[in-house]
Amino acid sequence: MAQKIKLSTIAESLGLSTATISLALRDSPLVAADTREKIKIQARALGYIYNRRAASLRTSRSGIIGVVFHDVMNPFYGEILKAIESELDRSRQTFILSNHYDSVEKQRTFIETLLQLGSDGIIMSPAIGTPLEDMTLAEENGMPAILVARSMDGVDMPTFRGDDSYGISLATNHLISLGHRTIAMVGGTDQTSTGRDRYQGYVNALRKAGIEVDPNLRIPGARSKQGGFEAAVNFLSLPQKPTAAVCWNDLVAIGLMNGVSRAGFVPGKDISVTGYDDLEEAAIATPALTTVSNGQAEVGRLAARALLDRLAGSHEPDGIHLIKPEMRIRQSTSPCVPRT
Amino acid sequence: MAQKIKLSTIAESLGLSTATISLALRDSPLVAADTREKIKIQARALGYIYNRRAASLRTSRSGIIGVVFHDVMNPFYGEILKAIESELDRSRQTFILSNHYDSVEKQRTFIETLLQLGSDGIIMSPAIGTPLEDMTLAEENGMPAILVARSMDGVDMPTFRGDDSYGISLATNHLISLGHRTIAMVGGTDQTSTGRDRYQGYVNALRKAGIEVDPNLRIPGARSKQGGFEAAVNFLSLPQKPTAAVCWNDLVAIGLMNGVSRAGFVPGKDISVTGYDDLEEAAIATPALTTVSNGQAEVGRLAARALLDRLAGSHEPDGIHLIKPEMRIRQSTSPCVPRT
DNA sequence: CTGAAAGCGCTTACAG
DNA sequence: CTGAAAGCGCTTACAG
Repeated sequence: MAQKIKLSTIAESLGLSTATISLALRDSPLVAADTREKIKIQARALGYIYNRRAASLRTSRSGIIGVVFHDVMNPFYGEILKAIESELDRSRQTFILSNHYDSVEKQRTFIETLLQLGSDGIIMSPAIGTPLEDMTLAEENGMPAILVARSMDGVDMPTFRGDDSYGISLATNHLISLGHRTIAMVGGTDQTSTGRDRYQGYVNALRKAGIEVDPNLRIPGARSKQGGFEAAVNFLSLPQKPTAAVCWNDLVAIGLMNGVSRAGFVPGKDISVTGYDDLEEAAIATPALTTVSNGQAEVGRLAARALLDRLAGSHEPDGIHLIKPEMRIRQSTSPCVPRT
Repeated sequence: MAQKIKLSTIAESLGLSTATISLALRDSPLVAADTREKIKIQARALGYIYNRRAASLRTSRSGIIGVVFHDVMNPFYGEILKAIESELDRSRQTFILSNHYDSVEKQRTFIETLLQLGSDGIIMSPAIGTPLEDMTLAEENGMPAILVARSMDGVDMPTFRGDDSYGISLATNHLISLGHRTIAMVGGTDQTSTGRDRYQGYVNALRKAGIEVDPNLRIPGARSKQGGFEAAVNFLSLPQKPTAAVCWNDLVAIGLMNGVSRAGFVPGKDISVTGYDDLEEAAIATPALTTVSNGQAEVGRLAARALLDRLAGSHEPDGIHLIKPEMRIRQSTSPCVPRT
């Protein structure tokens, strides 16, 4: 590699000062148009690379946004990330990603790294068990935070997520309208707001329909395809013989469908299954999955937008912004057939 | 937020110099052990946050590694990323991720951003059509590059990927040994080394077995579940009535299985299907997918290791490092049954 | 074992 | 419209 080109290199080669070069490269009207043009040409010719660290040290703006989720390999977060990515791209912000895998330490290490790098803000879906001081660590050090997908009690930072309780009631009501009465709830955990809200929504929908709620019909825990697949055994051996399952998310639903079909049942006919999230693959699962859209693209877009607006000075009101879910009826649900 | 704590704040509060503080916080033996201890306690008490930008401006090491792939939502890249992540984690390096979606411009913008941020290195799976000068842009500016998954002709940077030609021949031979003679190849593109090598491996295996190669049995293009799903129609309408499909990857295979089962065929019985990559979900697909392990974890780990070693000064030899694939036989393949 | 001073490459008042 | 100078917060020779 050749010798490092910096502002002063360009300045000397043109007989100008670094101040002028700096302003010109950032299109400042303070510099005459033709001087600006000449400078830009020279910068390109010399292969100048802007040193963001130096600039950021001076301006205390880094152009970096941190994003921390449970796990991007989960397409639910992947779809949110994609929306964030495209929103940040057009504002020429770079994002730094970390999975926390629900480890509070990994999450804190990441927040500290972001602070060290002078990150301009953070978008996070907090790990299970995150203490309040970790939530405020960012803000207290001048780094605005936005929450997505999960909310936390006692925290009033701006939060964007779906209306879980309402969404799951849509799925439950759909099954009830098909004649199902023994409906299991599969997957999810009470340790997240999402898990609690969805279970509550399911319970409420059953009650409203006058169906007795049997807590043994809840098979909690599963959050992945693998988890749903393994839950099939428990589901099929329930003495109440449920004819339908409301699943915590699409991954669990797809895993469950695979599991019950291994056992010789036909999902969508013998057993009705609903998912949650409407992932891209829900539509091409076999059978195509009846599910609830959860607005991942919307969540990501709005969260990124809110953060960028805040960085630009406008202060969006805090609090939870709920995105309205919608039912997507496909082939994995059908009128109730009693199990034999 | 309180007033910014910096080295000089700590120095003044203890009546020491910033040099001593700086050394102590980095555990230098040049500072007396008890002074070091006292300094660390004070730093924590004051809530000191290390300013990496300032340090990096001085040392020209940033602790940042760039990673650019086609798309992390593809679990193949997701699994590689996960291995890179855990390898970088233990060296306390932060990674910055970007998807290029096979857009050469998006990839170049990202490389330039990394250079501006002073990234220490880059791990990339180059976009289709990447020009040579983009490949060398990083190295010429002092940022070492490592390739994964895809190699590029005429580029002798260190590259880590599976032995595609050998791997696909394992799958093809497996089908041949089950009595299949009319075997289609579904998915992939000639625009990547992976696509070319896998098609070539399939052709070679057929030839070696004395089976005539029919170019019309190739249905190229698909690279996702959606793609495989859509390819099912073409596959089923081939006049040669293939009894088996060698798929370009697991996603295509799973999509294809969904597609053929929508059409009333039973994958794994009527139609044998092989995948490639052995993604986590291959084992829980229905039927469980026969596939070829492609060593994503190994690829990611070795690539990260190689980059870290290079940053530490040792110069790993350039050139392609091939990871040996292995056959994983499951339920999606069975002895040939002629199609009616 | 500790300190004074220079410098990494920018940007930003301030002068002119 | 352009320049001289200070300073962002570190680290690193160099002195003592």
